[in-house]
Amino acid sequence: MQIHIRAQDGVPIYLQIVNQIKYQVASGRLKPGQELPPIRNLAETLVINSNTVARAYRELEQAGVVEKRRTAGTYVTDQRSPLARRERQRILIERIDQLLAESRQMSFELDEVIRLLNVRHTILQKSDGEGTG
Amino acid sequence: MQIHIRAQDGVPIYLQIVNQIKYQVASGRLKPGQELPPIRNLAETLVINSNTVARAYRELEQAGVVEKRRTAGTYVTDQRSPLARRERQRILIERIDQLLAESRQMSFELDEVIRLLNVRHTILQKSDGEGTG
DNA sequence: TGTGTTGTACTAACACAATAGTACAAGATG
DNA sequence: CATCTTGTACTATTGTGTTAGTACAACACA
Repeated sequence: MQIHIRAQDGVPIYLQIVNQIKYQVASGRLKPGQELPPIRNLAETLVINSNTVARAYRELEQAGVVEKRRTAGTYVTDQRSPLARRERQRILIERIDQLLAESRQMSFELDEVIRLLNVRHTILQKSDGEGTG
Repeated sequence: MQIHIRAQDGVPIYLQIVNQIKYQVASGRLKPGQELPPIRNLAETLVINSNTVARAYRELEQAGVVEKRRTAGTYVTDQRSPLARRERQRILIERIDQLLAESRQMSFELDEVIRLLNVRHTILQKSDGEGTG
């Protein structure tokens, strides 16, 4: 499994791990049921403390991305399962509520928010595919 | 001007001030051109340090909600001005980009995000108007 | 031009989040 | 049952964000 840590980056190490694993699961590079490296291994590879990896795994479990089987390792959750989907939706709704609260504070109408959402989606998708094929 | 600070609340004092002033501007309770209390006054009223209020005002200026005229006080920006609108839109776009990035990580389609946005908007608006008339 | 009021700048104290160090608990495996 | 490997728990250290203390700079206004 490929993880890259940037010390300069203001983003906490454990979050960099979380994000990259999330991304790899979403993109299909990590598949359901696949085992993640043990905490100690990954920590050694990245030359960081085991506890930092442990924290990342804990967050990933909370987010429903992985499951831990106490002494038998950490595995990628099947994202297609209804339970996993429910969990992801719950998180998405939190974000959406935040966005709505903020746009209301800034006196934006729902229509405008949705319009911008479409615009940005198109733009981001375009600039996204350029490098990766 | 009415501001209420909760010490227990995990939210930093300066952010509580920012949020409440933003809200009062959005709701029309603070009108364009209206002068905010001087930093020292508000600090004394809330029994906090002047610097904390100064920081709140700085953030509000950054967000385009108020304008500071060096030694002449702090005033509510005219939100209807094109410049102010542009500024608010810039901030909204940042939030939207974050939401899109996250929903992509969680493998949600744009349609689903927009659908939930509509649903949550309806729900939040309903529970919102109940108390305020 | 002197005085008062405005926001600013710099530093310190404190709290908390992030990370590391180390010891522990529990199940797999022979 | 002994041992290895898994994740966990607790504590210490370090860095950063929040707040406070205090001194400063700039403009209004008499």
